[in-house]
Amino acid sequence: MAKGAMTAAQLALVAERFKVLAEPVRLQLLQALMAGERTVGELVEATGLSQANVSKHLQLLLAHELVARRKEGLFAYYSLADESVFQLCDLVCSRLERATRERQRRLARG
Amino acid sequence: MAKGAMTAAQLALVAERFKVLAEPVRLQLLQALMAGERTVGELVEATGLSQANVSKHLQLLLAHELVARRKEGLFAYYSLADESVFQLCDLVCSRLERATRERQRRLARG
DNA sequence: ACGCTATATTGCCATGTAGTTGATTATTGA
DNA sequence: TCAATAATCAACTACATGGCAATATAGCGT
Repeated sequence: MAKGAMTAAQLALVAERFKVLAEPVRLQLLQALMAGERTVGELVEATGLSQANVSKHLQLLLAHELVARRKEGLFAYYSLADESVFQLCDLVCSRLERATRERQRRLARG
Repeated sequence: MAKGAMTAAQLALVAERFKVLAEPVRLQLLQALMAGERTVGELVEATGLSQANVSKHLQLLLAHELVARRKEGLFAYYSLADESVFQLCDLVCSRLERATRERQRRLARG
């Protein structure tokens, strides 16, 4: 990665990737896949979302190569295709936790 | 970070953070601040965006504590308040580059 | 061929938000 | 106090997209 400036095109690509991840439902699906590959039906059951909704989100994740698809008979098995997603989540999560801690500390002091 | 499952609330927070970053203009503003604090006017000039537009995006970044604000006379000086953003961008960027490389290699082979 | 099941797709509606324009609030200097 | 500049706010339009309902597609068994 260039330490200096990213081009507008690069920024657009990065923003696009962030946008894919900026949806709780999609994060939920990715998380559900952490345990291994799952069929659409299993993901529907795991998340409580409608089948059409799950399918649509999976299409988007697939288009961005965040998941992979394997068809077998009637079933479509989805699996993770990009482990880096969880590094991103961890980074955000730990940063949010730190912010919360500091907010509380500030509150405690006055 | 918990290795296991994140709660729905945690996922929502993480998704919200991603959403803030899922806008090229905001990434551009953050990048412009890498060199040091800047006034709104300077950011307007650096980005070519309208002043109102820049100001609105800065408000959002400020609300999410990605930037800090210092008022001095007529000017409002904005600066970075969360360096982790660039770690996120770097992760995404390197992942995208790798994907592009692999795509090209696949294309070359057939 | 037919029905049955799993998945995908399409059309629609509601919501969210980026961007513009115009008004409004500070702050400085004359 | 008045004018000029910097920044924010408010109202609006245009567009993208999440979710639902209904329909379509595809593979299996009979």
